[in-house]
Amino acid sequence: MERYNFLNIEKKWRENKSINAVHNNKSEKKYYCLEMFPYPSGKIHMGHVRNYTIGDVIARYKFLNGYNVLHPMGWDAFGLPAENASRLNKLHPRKWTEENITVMKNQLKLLGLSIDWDKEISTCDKEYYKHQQELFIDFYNQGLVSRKETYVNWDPIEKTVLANEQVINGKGWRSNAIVERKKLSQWFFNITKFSEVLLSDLDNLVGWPDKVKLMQKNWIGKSFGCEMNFKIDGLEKEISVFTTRPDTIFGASFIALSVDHELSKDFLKNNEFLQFKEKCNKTGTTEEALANAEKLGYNSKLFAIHPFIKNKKIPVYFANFVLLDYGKGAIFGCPAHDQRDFDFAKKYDLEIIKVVSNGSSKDDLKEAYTGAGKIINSEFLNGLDVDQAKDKIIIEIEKKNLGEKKTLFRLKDWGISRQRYWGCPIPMIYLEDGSVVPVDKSELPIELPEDIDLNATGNPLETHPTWRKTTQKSTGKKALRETDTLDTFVDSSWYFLRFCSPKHKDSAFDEKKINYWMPVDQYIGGIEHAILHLLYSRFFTKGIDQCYKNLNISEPFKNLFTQGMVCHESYKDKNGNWLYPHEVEKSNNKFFTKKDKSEVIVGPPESMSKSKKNTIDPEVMINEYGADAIRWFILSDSPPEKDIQWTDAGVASASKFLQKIWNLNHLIISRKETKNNKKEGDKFIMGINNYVNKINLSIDNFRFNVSIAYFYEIYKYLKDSLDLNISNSLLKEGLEKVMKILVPFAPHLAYECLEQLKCKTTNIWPTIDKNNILDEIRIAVQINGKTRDIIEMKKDQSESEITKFVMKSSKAKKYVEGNKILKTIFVKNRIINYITK
RNA sequence: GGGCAAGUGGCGGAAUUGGUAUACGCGCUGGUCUUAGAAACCAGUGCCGCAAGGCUUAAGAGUUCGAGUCUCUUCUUGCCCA
Repeated sequence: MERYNFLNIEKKWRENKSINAVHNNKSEKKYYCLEMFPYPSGKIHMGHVRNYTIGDVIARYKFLNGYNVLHPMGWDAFGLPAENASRLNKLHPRKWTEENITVMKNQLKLLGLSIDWDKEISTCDKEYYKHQQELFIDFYNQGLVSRKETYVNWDPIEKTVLANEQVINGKGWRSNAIVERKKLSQWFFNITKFSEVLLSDLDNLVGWPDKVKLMQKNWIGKSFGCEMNFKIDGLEKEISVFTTRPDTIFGASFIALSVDHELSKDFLKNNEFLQFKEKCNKTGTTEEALANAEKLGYNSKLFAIHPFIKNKKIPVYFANFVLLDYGKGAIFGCPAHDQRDFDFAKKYDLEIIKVVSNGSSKDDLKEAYTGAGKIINSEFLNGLDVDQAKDKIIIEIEKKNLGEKKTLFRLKDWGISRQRYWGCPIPMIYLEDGSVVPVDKSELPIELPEDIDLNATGNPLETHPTWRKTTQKSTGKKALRETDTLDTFVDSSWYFLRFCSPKHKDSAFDEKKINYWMPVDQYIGGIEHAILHLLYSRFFTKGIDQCYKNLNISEPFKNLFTQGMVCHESYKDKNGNWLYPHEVEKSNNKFFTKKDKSEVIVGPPESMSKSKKNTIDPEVMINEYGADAIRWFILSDSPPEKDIQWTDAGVASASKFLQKIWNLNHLIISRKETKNNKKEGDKFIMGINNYVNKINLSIDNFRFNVSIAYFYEIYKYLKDSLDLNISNSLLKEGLEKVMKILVPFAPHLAYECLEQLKCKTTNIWPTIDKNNILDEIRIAVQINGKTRDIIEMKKDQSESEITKFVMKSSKAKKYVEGNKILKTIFVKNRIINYITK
């Protein structure tokens, strides 16, 4: 007998298209299985292997069960790394990206994935981004796009805008210059128009993990509060503040304004203020940076009049921790019950008045008290709980016309302008009269120029000699193009729609196809996209639904699965340099370098990353063990939602087991026909059916590690059956069922075995009669809740039959003898429990 | 600081959702085969105990005939938000 030659056999089945394209069932039942498409960074990594293997199991399983399956793949191909690589290698971003796609596509094919490559798309392809520009204009016409001034991270040396990840410890990643905040006019999607529905529709997503829904809910961050106005002493102006804690109004001891607040205009000639403002601009833009920064203020010398306490005036400050885009850019500070206000008050020696009782009689606080309690020191609010006080004070505020109740969302509009070359151009033009309008749709796509120099400073689209210059089609007026490109999150916010009709020319998609395929039945990807990508995709789906009257879509992903990461130990030599796993060897439970045999320091398993060199190259592994073994291992060792640790021993054992299956298949095929004992034969088939049922359940529940464990049991079961009086043709019948359910996990091996078994119905999942499942049951016999014996019985035996058996021939008998049975608890097919005295 | 998960052998993990705790794999131990090693195959493997038996799901309490699973307290770890 030959050893299983995975190289030849995997190649053979890889080239068999009828096996690998799972899309062509002529069925009414559709199933859209989608994994998050990759960024073409160079090579696939183990995270991809895990993601796409999980997806492939589902896609194949549904196909074999008769569904019409859509299982496409594409490339999230715009993005910053292409520009960086291009600067290093003098390779055009397009060229670099296309080369990476070629490499990665071949690697994915090695894995034996049932992907319909005819539907491949790439977001940097003008046939894709043309339609994205159309959608942008559609959104613009629907009022879902706006232009606003916001702050960006500005690198003063590179003279460029930096992405958040390019700011390291407040400095530019290349120039090392201190990053400044600079105001730029930018494009936004008005995602906040959908805040309410994005929040409430989460309740309909029953197929999403609660964890992800909760993260989205917190991100959208709906809160109630109120807006209220403070009069300024001696001025005709008012300050409108927003607060979620109106109940603490009697503890207000100052007003804090953003440096960009309207009132700041009166201070623009004041040098001290300008210096303060500049200082504020040097603290980062993230909420976290603001929270951690030292609280700084500039005293305006103005006083606001407290609306509820007679003759009380409180100072007005400009402060670095108040942002213009949150609420109104103004707050009242209640130091006793907000930590930031507390820090600020301590620094500037402001009053700290307790208005919520923390149970302690002492008046001085070491930190702000933000918990629940009864209201004190607050006139008509005294004695109320926080929530009651909120309701009451808002009524008072509205009665006195000081302000009104407001719902506030934490969610902000989505800034989509990027000052980058390698992205989708925004199809807007600037006319000489200052107006900004969309280009005519007939001019799309607005293509990226190819002749650019990424080593020059500034944005290549802006510095390009001719690209900007254009005319408005309808009027012939001179115009300049927008030089910002779209955030790459836009590209991935609708690709799942394009997959439904990837070659459709006239518009972004064929509406009939969308109505057939959408929503995605199963979406699979990493938890790191739990918030932004998924939220943006939900927004886009709702936006598109609003633009296209014939469409009926509201949520993109019916079921969501987030898989865990692939981890590996990390290794360092004695000098502290990271080492790749293939540079070290194990001996006596210690690790040494292969080079000079010096001892290696082993770090704990962590997510694979290039910087720590704890990566394993999937292609190397596939060449060594075969794709089936890699798939097998990555499914077997941990539940798919948890992190998995890559181990050599694990892959080796996967490979050995597949070899055993091959051997067993060969053994059964080459055996002579034997006589069949009907009783044993029937029982054998029932046992196989039992396992088919278990595999069905474990796949349905995404318990692939459990599926794999069952295959080990099935192997043992088949092997033990060889010694029974079961005819070989019946064994083959059972084996055939096993090979069919093996297909989603190890497709190459399973199809080869099925071919050798001369199976005629390869692509049909075995159906099982629920009445034809093994009916021998093990029942636990308990005395006073302690298990004393386990008895094998036929299914569905009654309490009295079991008791008869127990009292006659069970080990448990002796625990009952001489005692009275007071009560019996009986659960059919599971347990019988005698309560004795 | 707030929110959410999770904690089961030497390790990865299973447990039909309140009903046989430790499936399956790795590792380890012994054996068969072999000149030897590897591979393969067979057997064993939670802890205490010669055994009968007792104990065991981070720790402690509670509900229950029965708790890994439910409730409370504590500890630890991870993730998200700040």
